[in-house]
Amino acid sequence: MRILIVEDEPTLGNQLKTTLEQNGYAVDLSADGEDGHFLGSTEEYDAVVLDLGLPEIDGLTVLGMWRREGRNFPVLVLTARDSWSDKVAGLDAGADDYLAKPFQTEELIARLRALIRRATGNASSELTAGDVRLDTRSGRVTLKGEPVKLTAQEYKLLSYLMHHKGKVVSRTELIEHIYDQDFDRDSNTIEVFVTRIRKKLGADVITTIRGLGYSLDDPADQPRG
Amino acid sequence: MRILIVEDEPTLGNQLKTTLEQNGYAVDLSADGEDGHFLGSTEEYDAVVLDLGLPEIDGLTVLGMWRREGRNFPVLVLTARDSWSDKVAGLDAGADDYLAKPFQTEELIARLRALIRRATGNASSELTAGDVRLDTRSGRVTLKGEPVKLTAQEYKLLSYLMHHKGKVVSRTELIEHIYDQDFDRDSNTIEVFVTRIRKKLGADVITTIRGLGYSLDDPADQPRG
DNA sequence: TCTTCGACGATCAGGATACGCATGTGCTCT
DNA sequence: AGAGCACATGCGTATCCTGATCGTCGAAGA
Repeated sequence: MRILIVEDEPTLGNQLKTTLEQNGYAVDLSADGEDGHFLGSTEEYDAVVLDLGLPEIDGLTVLGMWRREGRNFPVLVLTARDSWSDKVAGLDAGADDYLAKPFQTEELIARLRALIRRATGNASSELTAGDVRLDTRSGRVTLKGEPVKLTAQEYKLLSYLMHHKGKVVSRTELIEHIYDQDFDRDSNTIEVFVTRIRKKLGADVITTIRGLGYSLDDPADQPRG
Repeated sequence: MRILIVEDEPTLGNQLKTTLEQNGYAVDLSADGEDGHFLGSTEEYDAVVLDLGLPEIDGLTVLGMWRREGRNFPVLVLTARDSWSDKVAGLDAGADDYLAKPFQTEELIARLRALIRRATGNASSELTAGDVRLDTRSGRVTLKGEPVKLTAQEYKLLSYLMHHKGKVVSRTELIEHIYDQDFDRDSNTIEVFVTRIRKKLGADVITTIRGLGYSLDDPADQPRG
């Protein structure tokens, strides 16, 4: 985990840097807003500790610039000011947390832990196979980046296959997982939807294994022969 | 957005509930740890306000139980105690933010906004999708710069969709996050409000995915995945 | 190796239906 | 009184299932 500290007061800055490094973080230290902004814009950080009272450029301005550039690493704001209106301004400017000086370094560490946990906790549940990409969180399917419109049943079928990528899935297994309890098993709906999916995503995404079922393979997983 | 308040002091609890409801949140109020834990485990909340000093079960214990159950809604912890060691304990137990009593309700609102903003992956308090712009701070909505008047429910619905831009949101998910606990889930209110919003903002802002739900897409996000 | 035949899978189209949309009505809270 | 809301009803249609037909694979025999 990599942290950027933007703090103009050398004593505090170096103390923070040392403490964070002892806690296993990689730390960059910047002493003014301009330099800090440049670092935050060009390097990859997991979190930023930002002092509001900076020379040259104000901390809130730097924060606003980052957010407008699309940088969305978690930012913890430090300030000597203690009025709640300043806190509100900071939070609304895009800060994720706030800490008033003076503070215990233990609290800073704990807050950083919480911020990073939250930022990385949103692991995107994306399934891919070849050019096909399925996002289970958003319920979206794309082919070579282009969004593809699937109906509910088509989506369910594809989703199950992608969750069991590389495995041969029998038709009864598909029926059991796509439909609820009572469903007439003597019908060819599965084949129908396989056909439709193939039409939308290409014939080669789903492989037929005669007498056994279907299988969805990722070309990337096949050590070609 | 739906909030759970766990606060044993009735005066403060009801005051918070009222204030949050006036700010457009659906709010459930629980007076003790056991009940609060049950609600947080079974219902869908976008954020939780948790008082540490509770009868029956301690707030930190409740928080720990939630996290062990895999519940990861943002939690804002309230406490009368002001020592930093308690803050650290709270944050390490899985809290996302901390507020010491007494506090300004404005600050609570601002912090909740920030928590929800981060939890849904949005860096700015201004949400945009195509020509539609929604400012969570002022509660204003504009279409091509022109202000649009939305009713409370219309705003809640649109706000939730914009917080989850690009994701397919089911009708039950919408109901769970827009209304509080006691609400008859068998009605078509969601469809009605979707219709109303489309009339005011244009038919193409909200896409229907049959059998799955609704989705709000930003044309600017379409090129490439 | 080639041919043939049976079995399984793929495809197509029509009807049934569940789904979502729009409008209307009365209730509730300002 | 008015606005906003929940809820009910009727309508149009996308989606789904069904059944029939067509296509394809593979084993077995010549």
